[in-house]
Amino acid sequence: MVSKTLQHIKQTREFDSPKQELFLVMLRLVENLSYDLEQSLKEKGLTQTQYNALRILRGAGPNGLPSCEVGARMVKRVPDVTRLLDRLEKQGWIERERLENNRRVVMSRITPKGLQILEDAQPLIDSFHTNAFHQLTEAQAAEIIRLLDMVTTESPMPTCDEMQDSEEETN
Amino acid sequence: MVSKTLQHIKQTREFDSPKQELFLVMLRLVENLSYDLEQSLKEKGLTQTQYNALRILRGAGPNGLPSCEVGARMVKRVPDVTRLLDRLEKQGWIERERLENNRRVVMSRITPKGLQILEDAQPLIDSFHTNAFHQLTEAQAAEIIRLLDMVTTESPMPTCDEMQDSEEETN
DNA sequence: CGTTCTAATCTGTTTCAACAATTGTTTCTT
DNA sequence: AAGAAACAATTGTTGAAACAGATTAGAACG
Repeated sequence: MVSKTLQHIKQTREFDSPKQELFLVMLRLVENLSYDLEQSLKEKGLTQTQYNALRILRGAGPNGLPSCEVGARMVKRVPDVTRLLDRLEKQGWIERERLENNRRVVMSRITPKGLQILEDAQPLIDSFHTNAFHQLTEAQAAEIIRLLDMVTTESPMPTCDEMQDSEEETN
Repeated sequence: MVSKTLQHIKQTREFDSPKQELFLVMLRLVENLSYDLEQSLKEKGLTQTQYNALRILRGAGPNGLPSCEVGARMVKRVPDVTRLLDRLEKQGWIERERLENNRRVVMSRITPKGLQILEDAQPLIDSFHTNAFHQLTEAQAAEIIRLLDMVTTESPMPTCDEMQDSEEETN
């Protein structure tokens, strides 16, 4: 079997195993979809990483989250949370404050301006999601999730003692 | 439904649609697997991008390929093929030569040293592939491929008039 | 032929990713 | 209570990603 997904990169030989092909198919698909999303978000001056961080902070509510906790919740591993938050703060999308009772941690909170940029980006996200996977039925999507859910990967994420937090929301 | 894959990023709320969740699950999984592969390849001084380019050039055979064709076959879009090939040449893994009959194109060929580094990396690749998706049966992997194959994305890759080439092989 | 257009590569520049090491703070241990 | 260990965040530095523009060569067309 050779998937259509791989034909345009001239990959036509047989694979040793379906699993090798699966990795390539997923890699290719995710790269393409991520590129589309990235291009969409760029209209609003957002990167995928920044968007992810803002979503996390919106979900965290008014208490905000410590930097390490933001890092731990990111979909993609980020080796430098500080400067990621720097950029968000520079845009006025978040604000930061060092905790009084534990001066090691810096809490980040999303600002009204940050909430606004997420609102502005929502139509782009919606249109992305209706485009991506539009060839699949919901049942098929659910079936893929069920199968992929068997694949557990221990994440390379940093651990972070979670402090208090209110709601959940991520990407 | 909330997949296990997403629980450790504190994503516990219900999704609007399975497709949104599917995107996140795939994104997360590919990021984790790519990270593992990247760490493995680092032992040999290779990046995933460089490895991909070398595989392409090995598959192309002794004639080599023009830069734009390498760019077109990459799994991930690369906006600067020139400097990617620069780095490979600097390591002695490829050699380049400007075509006589069309002095616009520069052909890149893999060198014996380049073939050797691919040989050296093979055990790492093998061990990666046996680890990744080891929880799935081959039939399940094939089923996911079949479903994902319905999702066609028009690639953001540059087009390149393919010249002669001998064999096929990619990542 | 000279002009214009397109193709393939290269170069310049800015920003971000990645890794290592450091600082400041708290906790543990005895 | 003092020293060691652990934690959270920051800083320094290097390399590569990303994008725009320039360069060079060939094709097309009158």
